Amino acid sequence: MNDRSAQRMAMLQEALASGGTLHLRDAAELCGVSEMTIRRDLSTQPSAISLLGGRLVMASCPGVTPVYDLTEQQSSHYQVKQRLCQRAASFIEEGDTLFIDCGSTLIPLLSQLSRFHELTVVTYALNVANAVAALPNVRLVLLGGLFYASSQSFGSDGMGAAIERLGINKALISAAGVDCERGVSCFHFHEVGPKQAAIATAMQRLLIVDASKFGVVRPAYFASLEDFDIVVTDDERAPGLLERHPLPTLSVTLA
Amino acid sequence: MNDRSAQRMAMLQEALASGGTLHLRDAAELCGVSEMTIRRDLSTQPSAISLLGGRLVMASCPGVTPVYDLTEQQSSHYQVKQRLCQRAASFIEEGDTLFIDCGSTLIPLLSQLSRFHELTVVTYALNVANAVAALPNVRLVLLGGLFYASSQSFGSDGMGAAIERLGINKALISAAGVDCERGVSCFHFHEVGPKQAAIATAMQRLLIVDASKFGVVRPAYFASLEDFDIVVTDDERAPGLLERHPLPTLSVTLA
DNA sequence: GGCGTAATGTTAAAATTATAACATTGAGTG
DNA sequence: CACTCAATGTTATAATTTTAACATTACGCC
Repeated sequence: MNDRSAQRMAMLQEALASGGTLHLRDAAELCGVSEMTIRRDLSTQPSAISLLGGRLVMASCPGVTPVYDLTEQQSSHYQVKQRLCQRAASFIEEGDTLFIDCGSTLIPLLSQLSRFHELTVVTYALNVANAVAALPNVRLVLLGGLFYASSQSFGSDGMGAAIERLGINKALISAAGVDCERGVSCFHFHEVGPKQAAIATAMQRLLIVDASKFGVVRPAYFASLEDFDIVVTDDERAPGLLERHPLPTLSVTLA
Repeated sequence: MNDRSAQRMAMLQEALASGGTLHLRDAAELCGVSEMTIRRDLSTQPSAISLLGGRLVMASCPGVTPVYDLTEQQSSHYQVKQRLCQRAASFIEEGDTLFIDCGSTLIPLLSQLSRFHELTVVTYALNVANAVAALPNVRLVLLGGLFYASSQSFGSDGMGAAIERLGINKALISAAGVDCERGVSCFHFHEVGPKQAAIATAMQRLLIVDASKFGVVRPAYFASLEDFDIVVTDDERAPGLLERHPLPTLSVTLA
């Protein structure tokens, strides 16, 4: 980790900032060093730039880890979330207006929306908006405001009211913590307004959480379990959930 | 362009939707075909997926052409825009609250914002928001609404009013057409409201346009040249501009 | 100035990926 | 049922990228 090395990385970072790729050959020329040096820089210094088949690429998309391998991802929590979302998607119907919550849980759901003819998605999360923007069949409504990087979402005073003015059919909510007695919680306070508004206005309310969230409490409560019509989760041992909330008041769906 | 081929592409698109890369080997296995077939699919069908050193990658970032080569880009209009933005950036000061217009013109500007200590960026464009979201030193305010894919931006009734409630320092506006007599125009009508509001409320108004826009008229007029304090452009022959608007009423800056 | 070390450059071999040519399969048609 | 053609698979070869080992340069220090 050299001083010049860092300088070169910064230079390349800037060159790649607006997206695209840069051939190792060109990168070397740009910095006035050999290709080997660029290689060493990249392998030595931790950065958002990675080398893919002789080309430098950067994940300029926020909320997305640089360039990771999907196969790795599938081994961690990704498969669980994908299963949850598959199940959650089965509740979606043609023409629905969906509220999609922020976080990473519901991201795999979005690619499944392409099989519908017409949908509307309402969200306040940048990563959700990005995924939906790529779908030509889905109308996207993004609720803006001040950006909170930690949750890749926006917050503003009037957001709750704005949500309630929309005709939201189904609210798909995720959470960072679910406690059967204390309720459902998330990390950030600015998420409380939109979540509650969506729950209040939607005709059907789904909570999508993987089993690791059960028994966990986070700083901001935003609902109790009874507020949801359907809970989609992946572990039948979700502690005490079925016993406390027998069907049909609360339908628990195991993905 | 086969039916099955399209199906495979959709499958891969889905797998890559949440970002990341997929090895050609894994993609072939996933689809149950040979690697060669995947290769052929990718080269035959137009899609957002591209093959980079044996790995499939997708530009999940909207507003960004799949995976293009920076060297190509630099040869076309990219260098011009980069120069324009460099010049435009010289007007930015520490602590500014900037309104950044939609379009591709101002994208190269955003990577230059990292050298400031503290800034606020107000925008209604998704691609701008994505670029800014990656900058830890810039506060981001996104004005939401219904998404218009063609301009990667949002539109809503109240947006103009919302903009005027913000303390915007400098408005950086781009345009699709500039005619010295008829005024400044853009393609989409939903852009008119935010642009006009930003011009109305900002303390300093910059128009950033490359020379190819001069003498061109687009469907939606939103301002006249006199509304701007500074015009940043790249061609001194920008027809009749200097003659009609001598300094200091309108300062024309050549990048 | 001579020495030592870190950074960089060069080269050759190994691994991987891309391309092209040809073989095989398989569904539709007369 | 044989024929045809498009789709897919296989193989060999070419091009490229990656890795490792070693040569060179540059800079600080005694």
